[in-house]
Amino acid sequence: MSSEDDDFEMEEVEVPKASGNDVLVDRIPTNNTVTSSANNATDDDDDEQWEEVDLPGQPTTSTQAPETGIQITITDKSAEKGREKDSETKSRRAGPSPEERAARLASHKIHAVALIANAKHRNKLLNDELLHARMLSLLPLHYQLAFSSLTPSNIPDPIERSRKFDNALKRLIDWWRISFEVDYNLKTLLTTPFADVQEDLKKKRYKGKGKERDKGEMETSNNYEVIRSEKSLQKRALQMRGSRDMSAQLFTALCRALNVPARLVTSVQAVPYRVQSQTASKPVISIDDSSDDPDNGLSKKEKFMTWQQRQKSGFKGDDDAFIRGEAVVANKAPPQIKLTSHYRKSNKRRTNNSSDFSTSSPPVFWTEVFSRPDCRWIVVDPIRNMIRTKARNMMDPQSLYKYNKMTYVVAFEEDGYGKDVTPRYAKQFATRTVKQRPPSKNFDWWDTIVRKIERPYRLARDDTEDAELHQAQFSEPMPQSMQGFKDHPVYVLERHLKREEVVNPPREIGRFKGEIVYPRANVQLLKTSENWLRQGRVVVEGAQPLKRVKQRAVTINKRRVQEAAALAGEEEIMQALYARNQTELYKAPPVVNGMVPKNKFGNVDLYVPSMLPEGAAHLPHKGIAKIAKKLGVDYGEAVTGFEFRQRRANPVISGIVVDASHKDTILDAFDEWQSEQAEKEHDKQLKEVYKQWQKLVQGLRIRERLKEYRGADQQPHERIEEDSENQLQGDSSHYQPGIYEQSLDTITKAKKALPYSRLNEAQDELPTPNGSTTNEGIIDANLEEVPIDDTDENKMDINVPAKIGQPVSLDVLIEQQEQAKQSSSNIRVANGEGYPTRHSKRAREPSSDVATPGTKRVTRSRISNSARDAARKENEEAVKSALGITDEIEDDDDEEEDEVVDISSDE
DNA sequence: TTGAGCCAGAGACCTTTGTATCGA
DNA sequence: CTCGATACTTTGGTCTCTGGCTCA
Repeated sequence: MSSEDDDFEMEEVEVPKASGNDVLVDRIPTNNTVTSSANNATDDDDDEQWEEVDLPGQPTTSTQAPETGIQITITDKSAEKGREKDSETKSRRAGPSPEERAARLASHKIHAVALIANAKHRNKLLNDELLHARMLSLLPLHYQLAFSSLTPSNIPDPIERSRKFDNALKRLIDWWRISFEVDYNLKTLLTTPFADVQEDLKKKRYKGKGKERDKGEMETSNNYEVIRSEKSLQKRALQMRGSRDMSAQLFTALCRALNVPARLVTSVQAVPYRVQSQTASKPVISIDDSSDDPDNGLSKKEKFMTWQQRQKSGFKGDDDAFIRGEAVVANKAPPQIKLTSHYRKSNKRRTNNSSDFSTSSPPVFWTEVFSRPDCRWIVVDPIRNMIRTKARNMMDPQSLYKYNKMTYVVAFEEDGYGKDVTPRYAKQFATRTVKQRPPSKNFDWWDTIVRKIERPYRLARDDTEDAELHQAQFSEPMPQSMQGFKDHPVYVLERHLKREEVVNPPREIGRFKGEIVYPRANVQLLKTSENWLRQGRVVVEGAQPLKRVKQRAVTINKRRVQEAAALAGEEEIMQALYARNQTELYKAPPVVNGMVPKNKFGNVDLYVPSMLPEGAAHLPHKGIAKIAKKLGVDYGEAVTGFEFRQRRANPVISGIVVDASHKDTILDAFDEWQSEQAEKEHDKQLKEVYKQWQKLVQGLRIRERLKEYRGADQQPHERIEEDSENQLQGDSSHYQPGIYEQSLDTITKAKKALPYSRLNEAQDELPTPNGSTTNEGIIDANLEEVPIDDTDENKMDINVPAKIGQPVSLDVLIEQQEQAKQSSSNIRVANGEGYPTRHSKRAREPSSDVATPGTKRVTRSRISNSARDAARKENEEAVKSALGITDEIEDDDDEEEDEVVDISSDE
């Protein structure tokens, strides 16, 4: 990945200025405009602008003051400056934002997984038979024979066999080192700082749109070793030339070709999720120093040349030095790293830092060869002429290698399964390496990844290796720094103990800077006696607290007590803490004579099931206390926890605790009560449904009538009378269920979808059962009088929506109405198969005549004078709520003369 | 160059038993 | 009259972690 980034950076140098401005715009999140000065700026100026604009969380300093660099402003430049300075100082103190933290973490994880997937895939390619064949064809025969002759039948003595295996391997490595030419111009998989990745991503996004794209890809392929298939590998194998990564990969393939089990091992170079401090902040100061640029411009060239020369001339030298066992790190120490520098700088810097990855430095890919005679894995790095059984110091890069960090090391075997072998290679696994990984609170992310790549079954050699790896973790020396002790899995210092932790027993196992080092295993977690009770445990009598801490006053009550104590001049209230082994299981007092023992609050503590008193039963149902009370059974409400509101702890009551003998009685009564409640609820809902439908239909009728009043300049009351008569007559005789439902549904939808002003148009388009009538009549005929049944007889088993705007089966409503009519022994004759009755004049009779006892009838207000006012009011509400009309049609619902006058006067 | 130590900011975590009012 | 639902208020203090910064 990093190498790809490099390529993009290389390309970026040549981007014309105009395009540079596009980038600038693209990179600025705050919609600011770019002044023309940016256009006139030199390349270096451009670079400087870029680096200070918007890398989130990237530390900046006041030396980046806008005088020279920032070209972005809207109106008030000084204000802009001030704002930026503020945010700079703020962000410097505050560190990265939560969003950036999350982004960093996600980037780290995704990158790590992607690199592992890449290694897994590459490992698979290394099994290619043709590749094996080609590599064997290059290898002189006697090397092959050296391995193939190592059979137990040929050499019975395992020690001798082991020795010969080692020798064969050494010779093979020698041959490889001489034969394979490592091309250091080809990039390898090193890590990249987060800020650089962000920059690269932005560049890439920009390039995707620009014309430079093709060129970018070209350059990528020039500098980056693109392996598309086995064939690419075969090609490299025949050339015996490639990157250092390729060397390790092909060597692994060669071992496999020789029938020697070999693993492809990789140190996963994921982008770090932490902000890299210090190194990140210091160079920034120098970046804006104008004297820095010419200097850099020179040194860039020089350093690059040096590197090339070194590469040409120095390869053998390095190699020889390593054969002699000399380290040649010194002259390859990376220069001051400027994480925040712009593209050209970072490019140059990285070019330099690729020297991090010279022959002397630890690789990112290497090989593990399984020695059958020894039954163990041997670490092999042919480039550095290295064969080891323990390779801690050889593979874990020194901290000065900024772009090679050992955090995860994964080894892939021939069968494609991987294994986490980090403990074998990390110099300070527990002290440092583990801490570089994302912290695992609830679940260990890395564990889940490892489980996904691991072999689902185990081989004998796995056990041996696991034991070795486990041992490696504990054979690690004691940390050499204070930080190292923090969160160390084996050691602990008293200063790092948490508030509720104590070392017990305090066995001293060493000293660090005068402080006693204790084993982490002896650290105990303490709790107050109250907290132990929440766990269902009580402190045994006479136990001495292992620690005392200041009491926390969270609730108002506690606070008051503390304040009172402070006023009285008493000492601070301390809380005693106890260890688990100072507690025992809480045993609640048993139930005696059906009486449940309660605490001082009159309820039963039941934080865990084990706290249930003997002979008692817990009935965790809401509302069951009422039943128990009715039955006269002694009970206590069960407190299962607390919730905190307004600085108060409120007990969470879940049901009751009763004598176990009463359990069934209470439960039966509770069931009965519940079904009663359900029925009540159902009835209530039904009522609501009818009410809503009533409102809707009435509202629609009124609307329709209103439309007619307004539409034609006629005597409105006459029209309506006639129309409704006709409609009622005609429609019910032509009722077609499907169409009716559809119509109603459509009205409902139309009402929802259209504002008041457009509703009339919409209704004109509604389908009608026959061309001459409107829907109003139909609906009215069916629904004008809807009985609401308070008795239990007419229950609907369907789930009727209680809100306007949801479709409902009209059939059901009709049926319901029908039943009501029949049960009322009225002369409303059902029209055959339960289809709607025709009711014309009868519907205008006072409702009291029609309604059965226990049945409420909601009617239109075209009724007796006495009922008129009430009905009128109700209809007004219905209209308003159903149609959202508030003013102009308030009095439209009646058909008496005075009402007509009202309307006409309104208009 | 590295790490200790301090500081600041931010987030996690701990805490662990009311009352007045209104409406059904 | 009783019972249940709801509003009230709005929030703290400490610990822990992270990162900046200085200094040895």
